[in-house]
Formats: sequence, C-alpha cells, structure tokens
Amino acid sequence: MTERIKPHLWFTLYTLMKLGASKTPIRISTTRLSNDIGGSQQSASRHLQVLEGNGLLVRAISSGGSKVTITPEGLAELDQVLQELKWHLEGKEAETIIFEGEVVSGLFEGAYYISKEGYQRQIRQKLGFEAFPGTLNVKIREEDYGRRQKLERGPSLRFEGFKDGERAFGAARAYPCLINDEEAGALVVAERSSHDYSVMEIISPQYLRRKMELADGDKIKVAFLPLRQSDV
Amino acid sequence: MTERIKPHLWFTLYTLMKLGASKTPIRISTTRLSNDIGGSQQSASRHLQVLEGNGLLVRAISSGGSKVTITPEGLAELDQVLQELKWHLEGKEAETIIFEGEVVSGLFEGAYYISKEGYQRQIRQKLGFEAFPGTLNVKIREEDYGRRQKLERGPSLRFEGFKDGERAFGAARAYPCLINDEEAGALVVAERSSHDYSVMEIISPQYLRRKMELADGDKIKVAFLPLRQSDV
DNA sequence: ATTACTAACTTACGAGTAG
DNA sequence: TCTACTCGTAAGTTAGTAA
Repeated sequence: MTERIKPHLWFTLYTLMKLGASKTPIRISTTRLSNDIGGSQQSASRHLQVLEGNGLLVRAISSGGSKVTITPEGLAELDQVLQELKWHLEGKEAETIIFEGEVVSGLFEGAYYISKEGYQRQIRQKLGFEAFPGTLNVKIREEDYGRRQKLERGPSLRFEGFKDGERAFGAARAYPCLINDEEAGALVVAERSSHDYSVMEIISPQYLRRKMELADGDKIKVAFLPLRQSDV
Repeated sequence: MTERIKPHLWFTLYTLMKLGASKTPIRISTTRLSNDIGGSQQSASRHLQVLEGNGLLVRAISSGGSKVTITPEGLAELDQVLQELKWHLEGKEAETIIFEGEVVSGLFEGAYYISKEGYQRQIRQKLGFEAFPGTLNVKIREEDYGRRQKLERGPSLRFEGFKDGERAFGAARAYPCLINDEEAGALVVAERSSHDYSVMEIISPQYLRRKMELADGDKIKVAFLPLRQSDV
C-alpha cells in the first residue's frame, strides 16, 4: 500500500516545487532551502535524504549546491493534494481527459498477464468486471504525451504484485476509461517502468476489436473520467 | 505578518476539509478524526484546540461529537496551497476574476483613510502608485458575492495597521485590479470585519470619476488579475 | 459517549563539527 | 563553500485518566 508521507516532509517537497523543482532540476543548497522551509540547514539536509530514500526526488550532489529534481512519484504526491483541494474549494473535479488515438496491434503479451488469476481477482474487485484476456492497443499522438503523464500522475486503482509459482508479477496501475463513449475499460500501466507513452494498453470486459469492429489504424476515442484519490 | 501555520496542523486542517468541513459544519469526534490524520485521539484534540486558537476553525463542543467548521481564514490557508500547486503542476495561474458592477456614491470615508501617511506609504511601496484620496465605490450583484468571497480568500497585498497620534488604524488587504480594461487600481478591504460584500471600495492613482467620466449608476468592469502568494 | 489534562515517550530539530 | 554526521534539546505524540 502507498505509504503516507509525513506532513513536514510533504511540506519540504512542496517547497521544492515552489522553487521550480517540478519542471527542471534546480540547483539549491541545504542552507538556501532551510530558509524556505523555515528550519535549519541540518533539517533541510535530512529531509532531502528521506525524500530521496522514498523515491520522491533525485539528487546530484556536488560541492557548490546539489541538483534536485522531483520524480513522477513526488509529483503524484503533490498532485493528489491538488486534486483534493480543487474538489473541495472549487467544487469541481478534474476535467475528463480525452485522447484521440488509433488502434494498433500489440505483441499479445497483454493476454498472458491478464489471464493470471492474481490480476483477474483484483480487476474484478476494483474495476468490477471480468477482463477479456487481451488488450486493445491505442497509439496516441506525441503532443499528448504530456497529458498522458499528467493522467498517470493522478489518482489510480492499484493492483498489487504477486507470485505465481516461480515467476513474480509486478504491481500495476489502472485508470478507468470509456472507449468511444460506449464501452467501459481501463488503461493499465505496469509500475516501476519508465515506460513508453506512445501506446495505451486498455483492458475491458469485452473483446473490443470484434464488438466495435475495429481494425488497425481506426480512429478511437478514450475518455478518462475524473477519479479522486479518496474514491480509490 | 501572517504567521505561517506548521505542516502538521495544516495537514489536520486539510483532513477536516476532506471530511467536508469547508462547506458546512461537520459532526466529528476526536477519535474519528485521529484515524483520518493517522494519529492518536489526543493529538486530534490538541490540533483542534490550536487551530481554533489561530482562528482557522470554529467548534461547538458537545458530548456526542463536536461540530467543526473551517473559517474563511482557514479556507484561505488551504486556498493558498491550492494556488501554488495549480501554478506549478498545471502551469497556469488562477483565472482572472471579473465583476460587472455599477458606480455608486460612498460616504467619503475612504478619502480620510487613504490620506493617512501610514497607508499612503504602504500603497506606494506595495502597489507602486500614489493613491488619489478617495475611493470609487462599485456595487456588485448579489450572485457575485460568492466569487468576491473567493477572491478575498486568495492572495492579497497586506497593509499593516499603525497608530497616528491618538487613533489606531487597522490592517487592510488590497487586491490589484484593472478598471474598464484601462485604469489600474486595487480593491481595499479592512481586515477583521465580516464586511458587506455588496460594495467594492477601489483605490487608484487617478480620480477615476473624472478621468473616465463616471456617474452614479454607470456600468463598470473590474478585473482582478491572478496574484500568487509568492509574488506578495 | 465525549474532550482534554498530565506525564512519559518518541520524533524532529539545530548547534557543533567533520569530510 | 558544500553535505551530513553526532548528540543534546525542544516539540509533538501517546498512554493513562479525569471530568
């Protein structure tokens, strides 16, 4: 399960974001940072160590100030709070994120993974359907990679990893979606893989290629409904 | 100056918001709250005491669970973080907030206050202009009171109170704006007064009534440009 | 049931300082 | 300069308990 980050560490991460570490690496010394968090140099140093240990930021330490960048995991931590604040203070959810892509062929790996009972059980439980053993692969445009990144940073349903006999299967995240405004499904992304953003692997209770008469190259619309972390 | 709330207390406030205390009073026991903040009943109790002492929430304590509501000051504390997160993670500022109102006559009190050097000095310093000794009073529609409340919860420039001989002058907040897309100015609101939302008192370097040939009843547009707390 | 006190405990902090 | 160690102290938390 996601280990909750403590408030004082979250605040340091937030401070780093304010200093610009969310977009690009920033050069900052622990002394400088300590002013911004309102503490001592030693505290800043320790916070950076712990945050790095939790994978929320990466550092390139050198004399003359370290380079600090917030990782996608760190951004997710910040984004989660953003979504909650938006919901409660602005009274609206994050907007539906829509992608227009085209159907492509995959390597049929999806079928193998999905058919594992360890995943099927969790899909039933969290998505509420029996997944068809295969994925629909949707190629998206390069200019949409950023939006996909933002989507994946947001709230998701998480499937735990498990062992099946010899082999270990990793954890994954699912983002429920609607395909062509009619069929329910979910984008599935394996965790801990800085993956390729060009193709979305979508699971669904149906064999979508047949049900919707899809062929490679067909245009397809994938809509991700807003999901709050607290719904998860 | 605004006393910075500590991260662990901010987190408890945030948790209360998630439980719904931003909109309406919620009934919650310290035991229940302690689960949500991930601590003990005693900590929850203390946090509520401190937050109440800082004016960030109000309570009606009774056996069977207290009623808790976040105050406008508390919401401002949360909103400030929201604005920063939006800026950095979504790469955009809060939108410009626009009011369509009409010019009305005031009681000429504004002139008295503005002419005080204690305020003039701070206006020069923070707004960058010499204020005309008087205010333009703009009446807004009742359905816009909510938006005005939201505006005033957001970042502002703060004028400290001061003593001038005998009399003490209170602190005030200013929200820079643009009048009819051409003249710079600022909405000024006295602090610690749960004030009337119907009329905006606007200061400006110009005598706007003459410069723009305004008379009572004339329609006027007031646009508030986004302002981040870190700009303040 | 509640809230909140006091005292013991644990965590986080910061001064000093080394690498 | 930097980062990050040790270690004494301060702050925050929790257990026990009262009202």
